[in-house]
Amino acid sequence: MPAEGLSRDAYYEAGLDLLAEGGHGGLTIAALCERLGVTKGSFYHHFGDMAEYVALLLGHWEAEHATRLIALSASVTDPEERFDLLQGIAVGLPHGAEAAIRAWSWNSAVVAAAQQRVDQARLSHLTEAGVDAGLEPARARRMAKISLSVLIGMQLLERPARRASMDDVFAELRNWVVAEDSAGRA
Amino acid sequence: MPAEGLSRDAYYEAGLDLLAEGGHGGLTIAALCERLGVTKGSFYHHFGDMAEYVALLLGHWEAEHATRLIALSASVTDPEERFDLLQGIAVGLPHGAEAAIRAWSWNSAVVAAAQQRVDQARLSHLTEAGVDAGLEPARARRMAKISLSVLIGMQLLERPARRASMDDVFAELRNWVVAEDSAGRA
DNA sequence: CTGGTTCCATACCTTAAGGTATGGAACCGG
DNA sequence: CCGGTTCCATACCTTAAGGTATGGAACCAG
Repeated sequence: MPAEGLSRDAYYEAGLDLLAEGGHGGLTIAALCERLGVTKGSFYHHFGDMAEYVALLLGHWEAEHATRLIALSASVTDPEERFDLLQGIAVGLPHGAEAAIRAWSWNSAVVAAAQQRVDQARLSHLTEAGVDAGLEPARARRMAKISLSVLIGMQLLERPARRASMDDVFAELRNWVVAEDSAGRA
Repeated sequence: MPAEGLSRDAYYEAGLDLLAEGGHGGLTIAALCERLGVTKGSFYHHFGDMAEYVALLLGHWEAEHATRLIALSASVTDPEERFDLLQGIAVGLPHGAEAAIRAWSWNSAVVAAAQQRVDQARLSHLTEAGVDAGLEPARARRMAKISLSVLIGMQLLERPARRASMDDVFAELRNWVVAEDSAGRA
């Protein structure tokens, strides 16, 4: 083992911080290095170029942050509990980088691809949850789209996201889903 | 009247086109001038600098595109008709610059301010519509947030926005609102 | 203590985008 | 036909950001 300097993970977390604070415009090599107390020599030692770093950063985000709660809620069958977890996806993310990445995806093809992978994973999971709860597949998919859209929309509608306001909206939505779910099973 | 060259409106419409195609990263002075068949000399003749142009562009967008359907639906009282109009806000916009501007607002304070003005106008109008339809104010506001969030979320969830898919989701949502509305009046 | 490797600083290059300065063509009023 | 204004082309400057080349300090293996 050689001398321990910075790890790649340090660059990932710093990158997510920068995204949360200044959007994708704030994510520059200079800003990264300044935050980590190093110069560009360090960055280009760990990564070939910016494109490679971005790809790895997105992979880190997908694995460590975006899909964690999805996997967590896979074992939950109660509709209300599931909605609490969905709520957690919205308000419990670290750094608030989620919304910044979504905005960024409008300007970058690779970011859009990563974002779409995450969205599709969440969408299929929500759909499956609805089906398990007794909804017919087509309706379950529409409901999943609505739920996910509300999550995304609330993230972008209020910045920073107000916890109380989000709780209100999600409570309203949950009541609806549960009611529809009961009607579907009746 | 002097010799007629380009108008400012031409720069605005070209700017919205560029936003729709390449996001805010595609909106550059060089791209604008290339699209209009002129050089930078023309741009700096009509506008002092980029910041001034952006401010005017946003004003043009607010006045000509964002708030038009809001004013239009102000006279409609039937909940279902109103939802059709809301749907029109989502899918009937020219250029698809709406979503690009929303993404852009994450990186620019002035854009965020303009976006927020539009959002607040839509939100208050939707809330008022719900109250007129018989909902209690607090619930009407939550419903308005949900509706607007779905609109925003669907815009960003599917790119380009698929008309059929959006219709499905909005139909589902409309049924819900109408049902809640009837329940509220019962 | 010597050679190699890791990790990073320094200095420089290149490109893209905003911005400026100036001149010229067209057009119009007088 | 003449002076002024409008409208824009050309050329150049400046800055910020990505990228490169090189050297040096620290550290470990042998």
